[in-house]
Amino acid sequence: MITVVIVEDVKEIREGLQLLIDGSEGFSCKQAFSTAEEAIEKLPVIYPDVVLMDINLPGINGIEAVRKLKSRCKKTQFIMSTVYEDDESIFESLKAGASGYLLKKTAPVKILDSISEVYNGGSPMSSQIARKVIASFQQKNSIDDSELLTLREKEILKSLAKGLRYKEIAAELNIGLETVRTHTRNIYEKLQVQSRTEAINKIMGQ
Amino acid sequence: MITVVIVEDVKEIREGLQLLIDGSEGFSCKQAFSTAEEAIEKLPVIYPDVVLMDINLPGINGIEAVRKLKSRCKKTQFIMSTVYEDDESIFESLKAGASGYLLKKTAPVKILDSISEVYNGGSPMSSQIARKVIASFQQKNSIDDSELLTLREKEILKSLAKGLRYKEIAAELNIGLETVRTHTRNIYEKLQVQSRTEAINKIMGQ
DNA sequence: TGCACAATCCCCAAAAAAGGGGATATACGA
DNA sequence: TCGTATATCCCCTTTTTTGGGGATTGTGCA
Repeated sequence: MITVVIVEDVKEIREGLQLLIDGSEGFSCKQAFSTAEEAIEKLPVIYPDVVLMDINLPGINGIEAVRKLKSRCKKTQFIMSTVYEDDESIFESLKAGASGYLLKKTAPVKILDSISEVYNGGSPMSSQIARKVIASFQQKNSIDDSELLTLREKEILKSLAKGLRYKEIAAELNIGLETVRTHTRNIYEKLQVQSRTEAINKIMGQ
Repeated sequence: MITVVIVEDVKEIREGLQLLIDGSEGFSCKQAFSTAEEAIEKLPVIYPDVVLMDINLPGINGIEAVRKLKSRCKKTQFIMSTVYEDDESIFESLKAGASGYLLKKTAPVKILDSISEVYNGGSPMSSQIARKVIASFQQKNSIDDSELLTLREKEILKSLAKGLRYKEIAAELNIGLETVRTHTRNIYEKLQVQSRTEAINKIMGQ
């Protein structure tokens, strides 16, 4: 039995979804809210398996609601519900903690399928959205890609990023403390920064 | 016309793919390699639109090959080709820079579809893989999730992560330098670390 | 041959960070 | 009301980092 909560401001859609879910084998609609504020307050108590969250809500929107709720309901999966396949807001929703989305025009059977799929560890999405998602996590331009730094400097920077002290780096690489310092100074010079954290942020791509 | 290169060690599959692609309207197979080493050497010269890369290659595997090639062929899209839908290696491929994958048993028409889709900015993938991908980029914003730190401490830690100096943080938050120091000490105490970088690594989740 | 560059080391000094000890005010709950 | 937690500030000290000036060796290229 998958427990579901609906957050949707339009009465007809909200009640339609509720009827669909409660009328289907294996699904139970615990509650339906019409505002994000109400959901934020009461959801942690209900703690359902899946939430169908409308993106365009009056007041706090669905994306913000997910952001606030995901940290308090770690096992709850959020599915965003939207009229248009707006890449940007879907992408933002996923960043905020949603696991999938569905269009409001989706056929009832497909809605139930999506809920099951999300409940079972999947994340149905179009291939365009998928590309945006993977692009965003590939963007960790690794230290190794830098053409600016020499091999040794990259090694040093990796150790700096680990949080090692100069003397620890020196020991690890079997070189003198002063050598570590020289490399560090050259790295800072090349990256135009004044501290370890700035260097890491710059090369890792904030 | 989409230009394609194949990297596949099994002769029959390689030649089959080549025939399929060259025999289809709008596709051109520029070359087919049997090893990653050869591909790594010659691909930057050919610079095709799409590469079909086998994951299980003798010597350097397909994932490593993508890692090395993606930085040099930024506009080339890589599609991984594999026998089993092995979540872990597909996920690793995407991290390395691939844009999609397809199973070897896929029907020829579907293969061409996938190439087109990837060429046109999509990333076809199963919903299970999609979940792993979004999970990996969601866990970036985790400072706020910490139950251990107070609100103020989280603010301070965010500023520390930006690379600001104590005096800059003090100015930003309109508090004294000593207050910043106190918070920092409490943060380090709670996280059981001894430096800024360690704290950032710990809370951001290495 | 000579020059640039990478990697190694050294000295001096100042700035910043980290560790130790405190203090005060406020708010919140047992 | 008392204790606890949070946020604010101050002192002293040591360690670490950063910035400036060097130097030497080897390698590879013009």
